[in-house]
Amino acid sequence: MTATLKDVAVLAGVSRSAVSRTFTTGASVSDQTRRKVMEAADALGYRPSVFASSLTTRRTRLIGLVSDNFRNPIFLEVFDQFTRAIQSAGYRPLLVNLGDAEPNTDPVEMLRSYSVDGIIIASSTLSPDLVVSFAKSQIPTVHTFGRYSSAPKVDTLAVNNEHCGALAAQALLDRGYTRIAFLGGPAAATSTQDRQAGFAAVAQAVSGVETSVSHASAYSFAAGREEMQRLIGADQPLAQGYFCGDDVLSVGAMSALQDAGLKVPNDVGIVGFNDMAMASWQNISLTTVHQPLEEIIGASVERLLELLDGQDIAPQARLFEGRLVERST
Amino acid sequence: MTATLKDVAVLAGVSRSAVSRTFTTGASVSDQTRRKVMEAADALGYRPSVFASSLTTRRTRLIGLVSDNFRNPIFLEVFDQFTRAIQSAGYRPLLVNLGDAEPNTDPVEMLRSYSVDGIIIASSTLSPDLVVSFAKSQIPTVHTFGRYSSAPKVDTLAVNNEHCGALAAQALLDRGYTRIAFLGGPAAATSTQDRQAGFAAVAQAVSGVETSVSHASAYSFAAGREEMQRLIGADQPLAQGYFCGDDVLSVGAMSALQDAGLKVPNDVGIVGFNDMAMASWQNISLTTVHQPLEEIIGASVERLLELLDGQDIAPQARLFEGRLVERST
DNA sequence: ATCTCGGTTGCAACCGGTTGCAATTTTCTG
DNA sequence: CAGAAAATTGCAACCGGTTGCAACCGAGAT
Repeated sequence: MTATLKDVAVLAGVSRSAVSRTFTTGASVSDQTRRKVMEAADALGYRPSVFASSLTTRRTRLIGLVSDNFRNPIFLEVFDQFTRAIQSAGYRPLLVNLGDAEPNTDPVEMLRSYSVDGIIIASSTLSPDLVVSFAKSQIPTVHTFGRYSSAPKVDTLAVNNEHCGALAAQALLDRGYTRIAFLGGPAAATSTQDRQAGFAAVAQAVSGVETSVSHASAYSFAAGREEMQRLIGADQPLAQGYFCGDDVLSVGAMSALQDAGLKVPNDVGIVGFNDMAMASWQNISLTTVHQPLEEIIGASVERLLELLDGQDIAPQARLFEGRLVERST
Repeated sequence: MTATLKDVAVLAGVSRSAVSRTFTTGASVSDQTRRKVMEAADALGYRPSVFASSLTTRRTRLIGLVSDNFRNPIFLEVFDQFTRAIQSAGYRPLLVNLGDAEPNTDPVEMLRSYSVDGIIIASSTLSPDLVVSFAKSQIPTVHTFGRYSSAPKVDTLAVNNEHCGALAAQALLDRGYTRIAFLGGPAAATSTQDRQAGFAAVAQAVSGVETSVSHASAYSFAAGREEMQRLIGADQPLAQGYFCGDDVLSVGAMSALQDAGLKVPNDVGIVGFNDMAMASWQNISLTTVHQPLEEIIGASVERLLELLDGQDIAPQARLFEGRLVERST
């Protein structure tokens, strides 16, 4: 159907090499043949096939963008920014949704068979085993939102979760609260563990402060609401302020508090995490820890590009600083 | 680097064809050679390259998933469902973010050069010209959320926007309101035009009902809030009930009303559109027109698959029925 | 007029697979 | 057990490009 290099060559009256070279920047072609080739190509609507050329060049300019989080609104921002960054670097994102009922196909193998040049894992909830299996694929891989390690197996970029936890604890303490709590996401998520650690460290450093901890079953509105309902119904009195491990958790918790007739922040204070777009909506106006998403994502793509041409660079981990955004909760 | 078919053939002591055939379902290979091949393949970690084979099979099992909407939370649900549906059909989504500052590369040409088997356009705000240029690409294309036409140029699947508008109008009338209004998205969006038409038709059919119309500049919280603020500040009195062309618009409008000291639904009623996940959050609890997203997306992918093997099927347009979800606004 | 030299060009092999065809082996029939 | 049909196998050509190499070209140097 579609015109091939050969067709163009015939029409232009030149060799196939000549055509190939006109479409390869930096190749040696005279202006004259280039012009002839271009004319023929236009006439036929010719487009070089990326995959045919990838066979010899060994580059598809495809990047596997892997995630298991398609529920949390922050991830729409994540996908938006990743796809833009990838595209403007001249690459294309092959999106892989791991939250799939298709566990029979190994995502790593799948990406290998598509010859992606690189892989970006965008998730803080993925099992480390899976991440390692990506790393072992021989394909340059970057793990965004992964856990920091001084000797990482994979390049990792993330916000400094511990510091963010500390920030949140401090914010609650600054309000004069003496009973504060951490309401995390799934206990298995490394991001939750680290935020909790930072939170606890600050809280325990000041005497006379009681802290408690609980976990929602997922990073979701429903889970946050449920957990807060449980806390409300429990024997223990509520804390004066909660640091929720995610903005949607916060909104869920606030919904439960509201239903119980409790006012935020008068009765209970809430600090969220992420600063998703919705957090700034005036009728939500969530106080939250801002994660420098754009910076993290930009750096992730940049790092992956480095990995793509440089070879055998040792994996490194980078941490970015969050900051508190005070709003009304 | 990675093992190729030839390597496997050598190790297994068979011809390259034999290896190829073991990895092609339905090809004729004896159990014995299949076993030998599999062993060798496992030993070498061999994976057939999709692109090498696509050269002869002319199938990449890649589907271009094109959108320009990476801001509206409903689209996270859209991407989630599309990627799952595409994946479970054995295809892979190549995501194209049109909201890109990279207008130099024609997305159609780009998808051609990646030899995608098919294209899904997921947008109700794309210019018809662009949609047509996709259709002319010779690549099977489906336009989800596009405008219905009795003689479509591209396969189109969407909710029946007119009917949804009618539903919303009826819901407001049923409350006894006599001054109702349509607060649409961008006036240029076909989805808004159709919802408005259906809304107006119902409203005008009953005498003594005043209707008015205005448009937000985008399908976004900020735009909805701004437009509602404008309406509040205008000379005209507010309507008793508003049908907003999108849930995020509704939430924005509600935020403006709340700031003005107006209660929803006591002072002003709101009906949204889409029934995004957030609409059911208890502290939002938006009355809205539910769009059968899963059904539409499932049908879109199914239709594209039909287009992929069947040839020269005439484009058709399909409409799906929305339904009103009464909640608290 | 001859020699050099840098730029341009085509040939042919190769990238990693698939597939029609003919040869070979296996299985089935009578 | 012979003969025929069916299943399996390898050869070689091809898919749409790229690229090393050698041949070629024209212009400037000698």
